Amino acid sequence: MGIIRKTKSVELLLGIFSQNSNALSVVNLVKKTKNQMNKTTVYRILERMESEGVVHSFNDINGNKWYAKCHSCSSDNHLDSHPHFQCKDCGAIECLSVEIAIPKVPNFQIDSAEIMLVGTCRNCSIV
Amino acid sequence: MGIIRKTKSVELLLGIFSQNSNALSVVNLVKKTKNQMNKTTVYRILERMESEGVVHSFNDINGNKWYAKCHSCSSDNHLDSHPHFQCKDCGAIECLSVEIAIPKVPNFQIDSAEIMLVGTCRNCSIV
DNA sequence: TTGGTACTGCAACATAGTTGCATTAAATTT
DNA sequence: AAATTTAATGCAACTATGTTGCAGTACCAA
Repeated sequence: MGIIRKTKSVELLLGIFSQNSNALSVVNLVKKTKNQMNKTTVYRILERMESEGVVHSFNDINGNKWYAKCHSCSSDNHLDSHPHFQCKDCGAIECLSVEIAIPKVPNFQIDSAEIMLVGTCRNCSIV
Repeated sequence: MGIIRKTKSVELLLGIFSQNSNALSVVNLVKKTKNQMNKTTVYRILERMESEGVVHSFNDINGNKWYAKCHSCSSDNHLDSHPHFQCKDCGAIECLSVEIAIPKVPNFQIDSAEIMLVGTCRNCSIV
């Protein structure tokens, strides 16, 4: 497949992701683009981008959905299984390029791990 | 403080937790108790139980809230920082008593980690 | 330039979780 | 054991996030 059509909305979202190294929440993306497109469209484009391996998604500590650029994924193969860091003060999330070994647990067949590290980011710890 | 009053509703919820070693989703608890109490009450009792260190909460891979019994927590001190395992087939979650070292990441002040291991549980892998 | 269809907008819906307020019922005091 | 205090509850209304169906639009290939 592929992001079959390069529509205005798709290019706008791709542009936003290329300008941001941090992860972006869907809520934020819907807000950012509310004059350009409908929220349904945002949700659907993000879905397509994820199935193409352009971005990956995860939930934050409040249960909201976030997306971030993929670095080593394809549509076949989602390889990005890095931890994320969320600042409990400002709520921002970054992808961390750190390997975390998924532990072997007897009697459990573990396929993947969602790891959210929580703390205070650089900006917020200066204050 | 403490769970200041032992009401019927509090005792019912405590009873449910004492019978279940697995984690329980709020949605499930609301369903289970809908003939005995209002969903607002469920949410509020769970909040109180968490602030007392009786249970701890976390979000699953779909962004829904879950609670599980604490084993080594007090109201002062939430010590349970173990990973959780969610079966992607049946959705059930268990607490795992495995230590996972929170990695040190340069330039990040990390306070805690939410770790959700995803796979197939014993029941579902038998099929 | 035209036709097929991927994509979009809209409105309505679904679900999880929250809030304010009047009422009820634990627990404490008298 | 009655009176008092106030934590806890129920209810209704609300907020927020995310989803669905469908009619209309716009991309792209031929």
